[in-house]
Amino acid sequence: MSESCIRLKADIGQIKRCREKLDANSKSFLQLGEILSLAGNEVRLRILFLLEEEKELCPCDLSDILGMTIPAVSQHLRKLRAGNVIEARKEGQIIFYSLRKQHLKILIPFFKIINQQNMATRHV
Amino acid sequence: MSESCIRLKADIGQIKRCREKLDANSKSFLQLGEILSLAGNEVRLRILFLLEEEKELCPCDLSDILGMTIPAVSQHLRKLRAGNVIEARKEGQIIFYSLRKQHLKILIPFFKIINQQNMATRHV
DNA sequence: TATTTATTTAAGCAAATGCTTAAATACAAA
DNA sequence: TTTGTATTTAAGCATTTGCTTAAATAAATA
Repeated sequence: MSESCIRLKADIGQIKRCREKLDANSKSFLQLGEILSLAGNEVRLRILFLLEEEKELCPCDLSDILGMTIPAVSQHLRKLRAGNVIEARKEGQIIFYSLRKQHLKILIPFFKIINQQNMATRHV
Repeated sequence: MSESCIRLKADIGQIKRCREKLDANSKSFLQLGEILSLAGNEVRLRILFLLEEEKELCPCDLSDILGMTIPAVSQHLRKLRAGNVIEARKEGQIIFYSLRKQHLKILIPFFKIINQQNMATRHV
């Protein structure tokens, strides 16, 4: 691992402190990393944004809006659901998806950024 | 595309409105999506967190702290740099990486969440 | 009951990701 | 100028990702 650089200058205390910080937060990195990787896909980011704006949408609507296949949308929804970011409500044969409260704290800043950037570019 | 579901119930107005919102924000989705996908990798999330805490670190330190190969670290740093999330400062043969101000607004909430969760789990 | 509609699941595949090892660069010091 | 140190780059490879198409479920309707 650390065979290829020797460093007389390395701050041993700093290294140790950093390792401890990572250890103490390992769970956070796992959880937050998962949500960010879910939101870090443009299609899924669009889906999340749309769910925030419209409260709930079905796979069919999303397929229409995003201009992509229903199975493609469905597979993104499955991932978001597995990550507890969205939830499903069944009404007859239609399934409505919506954002879960649980992780909304992380997502809301993203929506703010998106809307702010839109405001910023609108009056150029 | 939308061949497989017909929907008598579809709200045409809603579909149109959603498409327009996506169009208006297409640049945001691209830019934010890129940063989120960068931060959505556990190793890179750790690197970003460490840079926030320590101001600057070299690949060699990061390799030591993260317990991974220098080339592996270097390739993550390259991605972060290409995304304008971090910048490099050269001091002799050592290269110090640090967070760029430009995208800090997006990252800071992440660091807060990480630190808050640590606080929350500490007194259980 | 048979058929249509909305959705999911599965299999297949090309592209992207993230590591490994080895070679190349850049700077420092002997 | 030669040697050593820090870093990057490149090539190779296994895994993951995200689509496609086709088949399977589930509910509504004829």
